[in-house]
Amino acid sequence: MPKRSSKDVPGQGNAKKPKPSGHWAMGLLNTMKDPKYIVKTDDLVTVIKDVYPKAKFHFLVIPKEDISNLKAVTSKHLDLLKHMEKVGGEIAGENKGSNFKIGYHAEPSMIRLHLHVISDDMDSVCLKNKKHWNSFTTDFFVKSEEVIKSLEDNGKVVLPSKEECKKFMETPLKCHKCSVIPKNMPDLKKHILTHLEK
DNA sequence: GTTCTAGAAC
DNA sequence: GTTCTAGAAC
Repeated sequence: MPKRSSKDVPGQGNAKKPKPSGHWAMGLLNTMKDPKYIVKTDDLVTVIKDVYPKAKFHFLVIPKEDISNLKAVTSKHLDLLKHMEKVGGEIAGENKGSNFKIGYHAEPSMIRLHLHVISDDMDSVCLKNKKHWNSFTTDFFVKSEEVIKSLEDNGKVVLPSKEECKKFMETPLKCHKCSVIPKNMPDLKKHILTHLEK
């Protein structure tokens, strides 16, 4: 039996309703139109800077086609996903001196498929809590190449379950570059500075 | 996604 | 008393 949510509206069957355009989950669609954040575009994608970057460099490659998330991705999108990864690799290549990770969040908060292209320093004032950290340093972060492989092998994108995602987010803090276990977020943020190039 | 803040942790 | 985390936001 499905759990009843406080958002359920009696007598309306609780069909999926589109979110109002002012809702925070629609934020990416607005940012895509803001020249201040647009890095580049082509026929298929828009590349923007993340409004709240979680590292020194943090870009998002977003398809112009209205694809809400990975669950809506099918084999017909294979070429698009390959193109997104290629564009992401190009953006990364334009910022030599940093190593990049290119992938998707298993359970994104924002509407519209978006590929993260993020430098691995994780040094940013916007990275504030455990959820931020674990969303990029555990398997909650699914590499683009794995998403593409999954689509090729299975005809759809196989993702971690809701329970697995919850476990990823509850993973104790750990440095992504060494074996250090920080005691809390401020400690972790200080520690990662020791891995920066001098 | 972020902001705010109560109460836990120190 | 201050720092830090984690859950609500109508």
